[in-house]
Amino acid sequence: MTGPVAAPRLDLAAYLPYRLSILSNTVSGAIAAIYEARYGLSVADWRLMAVLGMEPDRPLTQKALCARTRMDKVQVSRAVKRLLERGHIEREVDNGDRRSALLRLTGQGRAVYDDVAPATLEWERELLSRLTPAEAAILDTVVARLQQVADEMAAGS
Amino acid sequence: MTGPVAAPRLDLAAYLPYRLSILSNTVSGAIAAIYEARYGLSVADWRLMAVLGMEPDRPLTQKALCARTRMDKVQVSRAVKRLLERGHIEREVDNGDRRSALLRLTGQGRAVYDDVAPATLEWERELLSRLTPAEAAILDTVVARLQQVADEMAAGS
DNA sequence: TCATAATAGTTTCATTTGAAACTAAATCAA
DNA sequence: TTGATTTAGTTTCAAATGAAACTATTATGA
Repeated sequence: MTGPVAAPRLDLAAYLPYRLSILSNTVSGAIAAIYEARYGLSVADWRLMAVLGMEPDRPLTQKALCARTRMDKVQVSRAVKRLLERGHIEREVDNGDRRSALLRLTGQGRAVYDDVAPATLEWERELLSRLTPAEAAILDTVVARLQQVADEMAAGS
Repeated sequence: MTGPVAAPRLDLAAYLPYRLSILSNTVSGAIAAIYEARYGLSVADWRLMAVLGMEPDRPLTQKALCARTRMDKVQVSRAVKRLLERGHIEREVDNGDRRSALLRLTGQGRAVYDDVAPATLEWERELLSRLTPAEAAILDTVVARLQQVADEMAAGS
């Protein structure tokens, strides 16, 4: 009983990859405004701080930061440099491997983190509060599955 | 019967804005690979072509392209320059307003469009095929609602 | 052990980007 | 009219970015 399907046309406004891109930019931009305005942090800067702030007792190397943020080593190197200059993080040479150093938030960095992190979480909470719990749950599942599939497809499967 | 809610902690891997950003980058990157490899087009280039290809009989000004792609006028100006150089689009001064010109795909540009557009649509179709119809439908609704809310929140409501 | 390769992170250099200044045409107001 | 303002699009210049080369250290292997 299914009739002929309309030939698909490319309509940007309806095209999921485009819509995701716009949505992600809108959301990231709004949140970035919080920490840019308050502390002059870039997205890269804040990502490192977010990861370092998560487990205060586990200092991380730049390599570990690359893995957790999906940033490349040049971006990480530059963000680390900025954060060191501003006193938000500190570095201690890793005695096991003297090429790397372990990075952690300073007291000052933690104060920034403790100010910004709740604000970003509140933004997310507010955003999600406009969905029904069922929608939010499905969104969570679907984003996870899309990421998995997109990774496979990007890898060329 | 609901107990105390765990204090929210910022965990990037679970944080929706971050996940959206990674997902969007993965998807956009994979699709961009199609037209970059085949025709050396950037994301900005392709976005303009996608819009111009949609309604072949309605040539558009750069201003209209800005509105439809959410790109700013400098990005558009540069992409237009590249596309003109490569012969993918052509320009005709608008007699009604001689500051602007109307842009449309050339025959060659249309050939590129007709090659790339189906490939990008197929990518989207393949991605969505991994979701149940119900999930896909909710995704559609939820992305639309999130965009609306994010726009409001970004505007500062 | 000594030479080779691999790894962590940095620097360099060319390209891209963005904000602000600019040009040219159109609109408004007196 | 004509002078001031707005708008469409471009250019300029400084800052951000990315790829490749580089430094320093560690691992491998003959």
